[in-house]
Amino acid sequence: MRHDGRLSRMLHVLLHMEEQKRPMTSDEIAGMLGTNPALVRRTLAGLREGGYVVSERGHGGGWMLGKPLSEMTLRDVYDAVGAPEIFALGLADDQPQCLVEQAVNMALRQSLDEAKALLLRRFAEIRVSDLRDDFAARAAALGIIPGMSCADA
Amino acid sequence: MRHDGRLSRMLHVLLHMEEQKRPMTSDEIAGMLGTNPALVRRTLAGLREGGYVVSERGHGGGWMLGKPLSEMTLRDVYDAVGAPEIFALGLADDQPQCLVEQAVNMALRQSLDEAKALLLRRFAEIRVSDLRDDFAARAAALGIIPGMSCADA
DNA sequence: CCGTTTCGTAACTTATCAAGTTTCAAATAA
DNA sequence: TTATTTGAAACTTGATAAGTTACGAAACGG
Repeated sequence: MRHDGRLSRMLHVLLHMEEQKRPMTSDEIAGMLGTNPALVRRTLAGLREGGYVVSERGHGGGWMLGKPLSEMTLRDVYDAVGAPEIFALGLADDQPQCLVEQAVNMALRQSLDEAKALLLRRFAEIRVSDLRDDFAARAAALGIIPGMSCADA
Repeated sequence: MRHDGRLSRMLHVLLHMEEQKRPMTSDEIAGMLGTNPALVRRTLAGLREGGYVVSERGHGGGWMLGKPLSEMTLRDVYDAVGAPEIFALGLADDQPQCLVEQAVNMALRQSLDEAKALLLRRFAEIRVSDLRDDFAARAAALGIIPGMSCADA
């Protein structure tokens, strides 16, 4: 099955965005993610609606944080990118009136719902700034000076 | 993302299989699932390897349980259908050497792993026969006589 | 033996949707 | 006005479970 990498990618972008004082263009970000600017704009649009980033058009424009990383949880970002389907496992719906299928789906749904609740609870506990802190700690342990660049733009 | 309905479907099949004394043909099962026999054979092949079902060729052949439903857990069936990918959420791997991406993925992976562990633990706790029992209880509550047919073949 | 049933399996097509792409209009600043 | 940059629509691509087609092999009945 195909994977949905929007949450992962947007977190990556947010962390890099924090270091930059100036706005980052969709082009720069696309280069960072190995993709193209239209996709970046499409995905960041969701974050803009939540106020997590702001965008400006024209010369000198681009994307900047709309609030501190300490005020966003992974859950917030997950919701902002459209709360994508979490599971690749699905329930059959071939025979909706079949009591057997209903029993199977009910049991599976219960387990899946528990797992989903746990996951979203964890996401809600983690601030995006925690990732930055973890990163900084690991970088320090490796003896790496700050400036956490990618194969940056 | 596409859903993987193999676990759900095979549980459905196993429960129906228990009621039948005679072998069920791939054709019958396909009719029950609203699909075709080749797909049924392909998917049941995994269950056969685990000994959960047995197949016989030729006239009067088909598929039958290889062991009682009380000796199979949802986890067993999940593994038997190939332990499909559980999550639709994926981790980016565009910049594997980027410490930021690593920090993001590490955090996401930890939460996903916890959720996966919980799910598989639940699956391991539920016997396939429990589903049949739940079903029977619900059917009784609804005043339905046994014989838990689908839009059966 | 022969014909029918049924599984075994390989090879191919389809459906789905995030990802990727192309393109142009609109807005902003120099 | 010209270059830059987002906004957004419309389209193609890629991955893969599902679905399909086809045929060989095995088992049984007559």
